[in-house]
Amino acid sequence: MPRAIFPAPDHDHERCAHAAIAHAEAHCAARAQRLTPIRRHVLEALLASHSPLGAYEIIERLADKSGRPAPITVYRALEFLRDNGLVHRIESRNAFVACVHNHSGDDLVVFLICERCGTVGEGPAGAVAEALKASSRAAGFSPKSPLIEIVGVCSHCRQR
Amino acid sequence: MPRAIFPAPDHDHERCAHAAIAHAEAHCAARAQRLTPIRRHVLEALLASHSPLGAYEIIERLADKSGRPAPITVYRALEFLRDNGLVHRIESRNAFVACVHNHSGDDLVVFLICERCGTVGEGPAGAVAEALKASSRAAGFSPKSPLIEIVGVCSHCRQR
DNA sequence: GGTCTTCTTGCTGCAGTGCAACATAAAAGC
DNA sequence: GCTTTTATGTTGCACTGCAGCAAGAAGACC
Repeated sequence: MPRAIFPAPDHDHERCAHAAIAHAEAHCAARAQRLTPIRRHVLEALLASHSPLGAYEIIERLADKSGRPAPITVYRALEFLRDNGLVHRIESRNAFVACVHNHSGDDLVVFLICERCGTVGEGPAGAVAEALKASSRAAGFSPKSPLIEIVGVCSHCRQR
Repeated sequence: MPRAIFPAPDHDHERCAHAAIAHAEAHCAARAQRLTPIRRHVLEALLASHSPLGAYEIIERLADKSGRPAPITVYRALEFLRDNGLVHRIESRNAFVACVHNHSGDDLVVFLICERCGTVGEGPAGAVAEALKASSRAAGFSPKSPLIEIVGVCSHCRQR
């Protein structure tokens, strides 16, 4: 697992979010997928922070823009974004975060969830993934999509 | 991760379940905790298989015994059982499984979820856990309770 | 342009999840 | 017995997530 998984609270988030949007546009264009206004709005809402948002929180934040969307609308947008690897679901919280790492779809990702500030860091877990796959295969199990979520305290919160 | 994580479909489940109940009784007695009828019923419902059950499925299965319990009743029993390490929650499914490994509370556990038969295998993940902790600490993160759930195909289902 | 197909969104409704707040009953401690 | 703690029952509600159908928008093709 590499260095700067965890976004510093004072990082240039403006740029960070714009880069993610740009990446999403490019990604969708390349696949002939449509990044419609609703989908973009949902992604933007998630990109407003690195904390996971519940579906109904997203609805809340979109309520201003173009009228309050129905839950199903947001869920469909989320489904699209997840299918395209632009958004991840944090299972242990029933919530979603924007992906800012443009990793390839199949990579195992580890989510580090700070219990204080709520920020979610995301990083590849190469060695861990391999160990995990190897040992689960040893148990006769064919792993498909490992899910790893760790709750703890991030470096920035610990310094206080 | 060790050998027989995954319960064979033809294992002596009767004995398996009884052992778990006996362990639960001993465990509660040792801690002066009360394994009340409701709690026991919930545990028994979960022990009826190695597949996770949703809270409302549990309600369904308890409906006969002593009248249909209210959701909150089941949730409270589940909370008790989880606090005592007798039941685990499968986050990715919003469901619960009985623990049959009487491991100590803090051990990292890996859940192997078979997408065909639904059985959940559970095993300690010593090496993986250490790798995970080490590398997340390297990212400045103080991990508390890693959660690992892997969907795949179990050895018994693959043989078909 | 017109038509057809496909994709997206809107709408209604509903089942499952999870718990707060308060009232009551049961067990444990003295 | 009485008090305190602990467990259960009841009501109610907010959140999660999606099915099924209808309407609209975008692309493809002639």
